[in-house]
Amino acid sequence: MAHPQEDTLIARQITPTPMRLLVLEVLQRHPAALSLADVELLLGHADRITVHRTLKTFTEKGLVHRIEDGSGAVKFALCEPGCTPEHHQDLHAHFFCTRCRETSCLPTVAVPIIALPGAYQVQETSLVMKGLCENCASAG
Amino acid sequence: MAHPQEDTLIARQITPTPMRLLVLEVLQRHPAALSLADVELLLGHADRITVHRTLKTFTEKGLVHRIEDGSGAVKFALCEPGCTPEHHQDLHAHFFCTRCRETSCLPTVAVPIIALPGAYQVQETSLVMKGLCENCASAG
DNA sequence: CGGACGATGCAATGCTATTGCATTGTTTCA
DNA sequence: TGAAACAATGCAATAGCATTGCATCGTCCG
Repeated sequence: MAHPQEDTLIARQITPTPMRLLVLEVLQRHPAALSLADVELLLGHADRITVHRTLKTFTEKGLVHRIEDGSGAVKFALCEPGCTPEHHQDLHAHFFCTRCRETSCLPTVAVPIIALPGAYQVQETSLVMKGLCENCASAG
Repeated sequence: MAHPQEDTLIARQITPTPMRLLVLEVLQRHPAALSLADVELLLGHADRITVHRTLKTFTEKGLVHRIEDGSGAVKFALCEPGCTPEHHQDLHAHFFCTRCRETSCLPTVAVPIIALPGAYQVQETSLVMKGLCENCASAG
């Protein structure tokens, strides 16, 4: 098969299209989480709205997850194979570098499971750390 | 003294003004974290920009802290007495209710201190949980 | 062939945050 | 007292991201 990514999409019940394959490729190629504008740029000059809807579809199908890192723009990163839209496996923390403004996944840092008092019903927990990433910290 | 809030402002090196006293009062009266629009509404019809700058000043002086709960709008809540702009004491988690869209502080839930591998330098950690708050959970 | 459906792309809009600039109000000092 | 100096306020305008409406295109299927 020319495009191994097709299987990835089909496995998530996402109809493969050229656009979607391109977006998926970009996400796979970049370790850091990407914003809508990032993807748009990396794709050359794809239509912003189409990319937006592509990422929305990916999110709804459990292929990527949204990260709100406080930079103002939502970032997206690929999920692990076992994730579903409702239940994300291996919920990990994220790191936002205040210098280069890159957001990276910290797969080794699990989000703690915290019991809340009373009738609270927790659906999702996000743990975002801010500071200097390895590159920027060593660059001074 | 007619306005006990004045002392609070002065202790933070914030010049007391009627506007600032009003904003402080609103923040003190409401347990949940408030967005800019919330404060604007609760104040009657104060100028949005002035409220924005008031909250910015409060944040810089360590009187309130910003909470990015993923709702799209930044929320603000009062700090504990010991907080400074650089070092917030008692860093606690926050809870965002997906039903009533209210964000509340969880003073009893401390943000875990996590050691990161390599050269990472952590400046700030935020822990936001989403789900149903006590009101909405019991309301079905 | 032709309808149905999904994907795409342009245009337009909404919402939040933010800056510029003029005005007001208050403090300070001669 | 009066005027300069400074901070706070408020209106207007702008920027940036997200989102919706609608028309078009392409493909799948009867």
